[in-house]
Amino acid sequence: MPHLAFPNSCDGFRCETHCSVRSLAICGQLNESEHQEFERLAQHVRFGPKEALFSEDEMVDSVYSLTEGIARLYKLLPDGRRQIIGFALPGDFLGMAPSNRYSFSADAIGPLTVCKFFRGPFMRFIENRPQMLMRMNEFATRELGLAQDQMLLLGRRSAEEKVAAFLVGWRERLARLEGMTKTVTLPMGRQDIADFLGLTIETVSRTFTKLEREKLIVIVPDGVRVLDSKRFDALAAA
Amino acid sequence: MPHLAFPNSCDGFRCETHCSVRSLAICGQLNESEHQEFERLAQHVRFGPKEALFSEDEMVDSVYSLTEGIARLYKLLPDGRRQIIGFALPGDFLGMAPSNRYSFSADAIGPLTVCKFFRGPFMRFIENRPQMLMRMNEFATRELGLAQDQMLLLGRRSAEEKVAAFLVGWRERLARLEGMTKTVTLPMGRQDIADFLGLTIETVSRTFTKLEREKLIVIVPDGVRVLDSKRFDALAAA
DNA sequence: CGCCTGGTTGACTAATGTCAAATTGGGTGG
DNA sequence: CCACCCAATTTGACATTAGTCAACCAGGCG
Repeated sequence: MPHLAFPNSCDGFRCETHCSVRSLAICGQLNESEHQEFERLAQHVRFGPKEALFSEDEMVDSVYSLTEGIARLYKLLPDGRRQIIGFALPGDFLGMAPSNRYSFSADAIGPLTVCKFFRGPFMRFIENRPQMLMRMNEFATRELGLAQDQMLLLGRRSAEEKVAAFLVGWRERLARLEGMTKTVTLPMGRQDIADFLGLTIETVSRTFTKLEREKLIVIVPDGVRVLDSKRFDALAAA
Repeated sequence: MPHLAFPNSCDGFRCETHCSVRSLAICGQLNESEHQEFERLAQHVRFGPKEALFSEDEMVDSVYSLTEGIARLYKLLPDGRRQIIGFALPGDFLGMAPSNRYSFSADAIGPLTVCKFFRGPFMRFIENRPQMLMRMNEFATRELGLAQDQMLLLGRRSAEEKVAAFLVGWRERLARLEGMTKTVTLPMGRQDIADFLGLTIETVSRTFTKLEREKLIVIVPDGVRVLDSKRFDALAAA
C-alpha cells in the first residue's frame, strides 16, 4: 500500500493539538489563541485513493492544508493528455488560484487527510494578519521556485536526467518530513512519474531499468534504493 | 529595434506621477501618501539591451518593478543549455526568491527601466501593510498559474502547438497593455522563443514557416500578423 | 559594397513515442 | 496454502518527431 506512514492524529472534527505537520504548514506560526480561532474555521476531511479534492475549472469554494498522504496535481488537455504539475505532501497548501476557478485538478494518491477551509472565512481570517500573509507569500514563492525548476527539467533535460533529477528532488522533499534515507519511497505509479516528467510510461520504465543496470539504483517494491549518491546527484544536476 | 513603445516617463531619480503602468504594478493600490513614502524607497534605473538585472545564485539585494521594456528570465544548466522561464512586461514584479539567492537570471531584451527597491526597506514597508501583502500574493499566484500552464505546454504539447500557444498567450499579455491587435509584436528573437518552448531555433523557424504556409499567420518584421484567429486559438488550446 | 547577425532551409540522425506482447506481484477465493 | 486474476510494469520491434550539422539567405550598417 503506497502511502507515507504518519500517525493518524485527527479523527474528529477538531484537532487542535496533534497535527504532525503543523510546524511545516500554513498555520505553523500562529500562537495558541490564534490557532484555536483558525481551527474553528477548519474541517478535517479524509479522502480515499483516487478521490478528487477538486477539479480544474470548478469554482473555488475551499482551500486545503494537507495533513497526511499525498496528492497528485494535474492539468489535462482536451484530448486527454495529462501533465502532473506537482505532488503535494503533508504541510502543503492547495487551492489558491489566479481566478475564481481552480487552475488544476487535485486527487488523492493513497488515503489522505486535509484541513479544509471555506474560502470566504479563510480570506477574512488572513486579510488583517500580516504574519499569515507573509507565510502565504513564502509558500507561493517556494511553489513558484519548484515550478521554475520543473520548467527547466521539462524543456531542457534528457529522459535519463529527468528521472534522476526527479528521484533526487523527491528524496529531498521526503527528507524534510521523514529525514534522509537511502530508500526513496515512491507512492505514485510509473504513469504518474511519466506525466510529471513529460515522458511516456515506457520511457520511464526503461530509464529505471537502465539506472539499475548502471548500478546507480536498485528497484524495490514501492520505491528505489540509491546506491551511488554522488554519481546520482551529478546526473541530476547535469 | 524590437521593443514596446511606451512613453519614456521617468527621466530622473524620482518619478511620483507619470508611471504608465502604475495601475498594473505592485504599487497600484497604494493611496497618494503611501505611494509617496513608497517612492522614497525606489530608484528608477535603466538598462540597455542584453544588460543583466541580476543573475541566478547572486545574493538577493533588490527587488524590481518593471516599468518599461521587456526582460528575459531564465535558468541555465552547467553545460549551457538554457530554459527561459518567462518574459517580464511592464507592471511585472521581479526578484522574490525562495532563498536568499535569486533562483533565475534576468536581463533586458531591449532598453528597459525598472523601479528598484532594496530588499530590507521594501520588506519593512510591506510587512505591516496587509493590502500590499495581498497584492504580492495575487502577483505570485498569477505567476504560478502561468508557470503551470507552461509546464503543460513543455511536457505535453507538440512543436506546432507550442508555437501557436505561445503566440496566443503573448498576444493576450500584450493586450493587457496595448489593447488587442491583429499584429503581434515579438521583441524577442527566435532563439529566445526556442528556449522558452523547449525547442531548437530550427524547429521554431520551421514551425513559423509552416504556420505561414497554412495561412494561419503572416510573418512580418518584429512579429506576426494573425490571419485566422479562430483556427489559431483552436490549435493553441488543443 | 560587402560584412555580420539573425533567420531559414535541407539532409540526415538520434531520442523518444507507439503498439503489442510478455512478465511480475499482490490480492482473492477456493 | 495454493491457484488464479488483474493491474501495473517491463520489454521488444518499429515509427515519428524533433534535433544536429551545414549551407544558404536577407536586411541593416559601417
